[in-house]
Amino acid sequence: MAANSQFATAVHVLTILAKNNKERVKSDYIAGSVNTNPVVIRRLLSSLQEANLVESQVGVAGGTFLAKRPKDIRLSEIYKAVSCGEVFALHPNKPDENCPVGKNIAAILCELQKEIDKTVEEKLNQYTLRDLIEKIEEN
Amino acid sequence: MAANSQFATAVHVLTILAKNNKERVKSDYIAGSVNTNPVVIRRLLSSLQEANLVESQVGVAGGTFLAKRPKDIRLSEIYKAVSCGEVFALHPNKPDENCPVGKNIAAILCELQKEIDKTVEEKLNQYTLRDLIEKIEEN
DNA sequence: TGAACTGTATCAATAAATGTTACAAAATAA
DNA sequence: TTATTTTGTAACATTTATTGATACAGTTCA
Repeated sequence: MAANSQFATAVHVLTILAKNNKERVKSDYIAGSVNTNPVVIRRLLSSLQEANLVESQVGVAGGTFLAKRPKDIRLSEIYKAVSCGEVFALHPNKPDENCPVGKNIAAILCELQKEIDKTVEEKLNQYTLRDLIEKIEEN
Repeated sequence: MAANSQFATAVHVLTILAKNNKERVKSDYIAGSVNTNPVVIRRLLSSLQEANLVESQVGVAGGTFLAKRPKDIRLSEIYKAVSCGEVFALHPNKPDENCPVGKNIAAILCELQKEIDKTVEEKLNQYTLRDLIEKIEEN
């Protein structure tokens, strides 16, 4: 499949919204910057709205704007809003129950998976959207 | 696509090899425990062999065994041997160069991506295969 | 009332991963 | 030396996650 790039796209979209302050931005405009279809953007905005990161207005002169200030949006919130949150996947098939290893490995891997995911989340929690915007402006 | 479960499978496979000490284990047997096709296992073993984690012998009475002791195999080595090593993907399409955000976002995201990947690797470096095996035996 | 939006359902296209088949090459044992 | 067993790998099929596209109902506002 295509690799999941929703987190990267979400950061891009939120940065655009931040730059436009409290103005309503149209999905068409955002799609132009991201270079994709407006529906893809609206779908993503839907997830971000559910996480209370953005607000949208329908109708003429509608569009989307940030629901919080960039300094109050942590990257971990963005990550949680759009990802399934798993760094590596578990086996697609159930291991053989008759094998002593197969029988017990799944639980151990699941535990490890959670620990790694938590590590990523903690790291992303150290940055806010404002931190990223400042880096962009340094260029 | 199907989610990449190679790391989880690799850990499973290496645990089986560890349990069988220095005996040669056949891909058919491993495939039984993992519940997949032997060729999938041989393909994975090929990557692990390249990373010097296992050795294989072809022919009658052939099979695979660990190239190092479990306490000398760090989970980070396994991860590097089988993954592309990216927690989240960048945009599939190139952002619009005319947009001030689109123009600069890729570099920032790439930097962030590397930092997150490094965080995961460091965490996985804290554990050895033996640590996992001990956990399994506690059950 | 008409125009310009979002929201969302549905389907098509793409791409990555796994699963399968086939067979050459190697090792061993009889 | 021949038959057997096993790895290694190429080639292709299948599955599934993601993105992209089309269509249209529902809102808002002039």
